[in-house]
Amino acid sequence: MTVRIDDLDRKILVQLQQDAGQSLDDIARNVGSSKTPVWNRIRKMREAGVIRQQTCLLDPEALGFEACFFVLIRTSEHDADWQARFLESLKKRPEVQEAHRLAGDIDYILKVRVANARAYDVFYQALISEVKIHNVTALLSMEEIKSTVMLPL
Amino acid sequence: MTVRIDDLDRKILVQLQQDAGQSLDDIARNVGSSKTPVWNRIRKMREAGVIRQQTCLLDPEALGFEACFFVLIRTSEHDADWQARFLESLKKRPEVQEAHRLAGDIDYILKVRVANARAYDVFYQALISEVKIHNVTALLSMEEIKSTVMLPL
DNA sequence: TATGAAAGTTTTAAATA
DNA sequence: TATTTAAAACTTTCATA
Repeated sequence: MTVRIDDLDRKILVQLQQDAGQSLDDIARNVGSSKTPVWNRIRKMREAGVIRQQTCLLDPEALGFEACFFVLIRTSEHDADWQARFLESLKKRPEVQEAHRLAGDIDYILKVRVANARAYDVFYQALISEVKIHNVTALLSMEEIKSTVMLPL
Repeated sequence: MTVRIDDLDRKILVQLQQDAGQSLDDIARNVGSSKTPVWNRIRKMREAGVIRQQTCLLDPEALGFEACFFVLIRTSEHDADWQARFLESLKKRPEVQEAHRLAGDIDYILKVRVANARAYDVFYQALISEVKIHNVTALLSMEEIKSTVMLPL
């Protein structure tokens, strides 16, 4: 499950994060190596799960997703059964792009991407009807200043 | 700048989000079309900016990024100059994966990915020394329940 | 939209340091 | 053990029907 990542691996990952569409030849040139070693390392890191999905990032606004909310959730329920049902609800809703369980006073944070405020309300009503939640605060994004999935390697 | 996206375009985008590594032939088969129209539509959507970066998603933990914080920021400064400097600070720091300007009581939210709590503190000290910030609350993620970049097409 | 051919890329295997 | 070379299989790209 675990792999040791050396300097060359790291350089390859930087390239793949930046542009997964470039050819092996280009990657090899950019990292100062050649095709086969780069290919073998990529395969190994894929198998080890270091490299997960290869994807295209899309423009949310161009596709009609004009609202993004961060949702802070406090709950009074902390038993295993409640938690399992809550997590299931989140996982099955595609508008929930991120969900984290937190340390401290606020229990969960969600990032929710929807068409507009009305669509958020539909999501919110559905969520609270499914599981009991003590307190919810929704923070509406006015402007996406920065958004990247790149890890700072 | 704007494009009309039809049903076939949408299906192609779903495929590209799920797996940008598959061949044109596979995409064409999966969406019930053939190579040439699929290829032309992808090219158009790339040119229009609907399809942005092609990237590989990496496993943060495997690469030593063990801490993720959501940072809620309140400021007392609202003039253009302060804001410009603040945005620059955020954009140039690679550990800031997301930054949004919010409506309401909290002014900004950040998602910050670092090796550990100590690395977060280094980031935090650097940030507050660069720009004046009224109030900061850091929420530490204990568990990433869900994390996707896919839009719910 | 379909076909097909040229150019380019990935993948495997064998040979080499 | 990792890298280079080389060649087969596959993919993309684009002109033409």
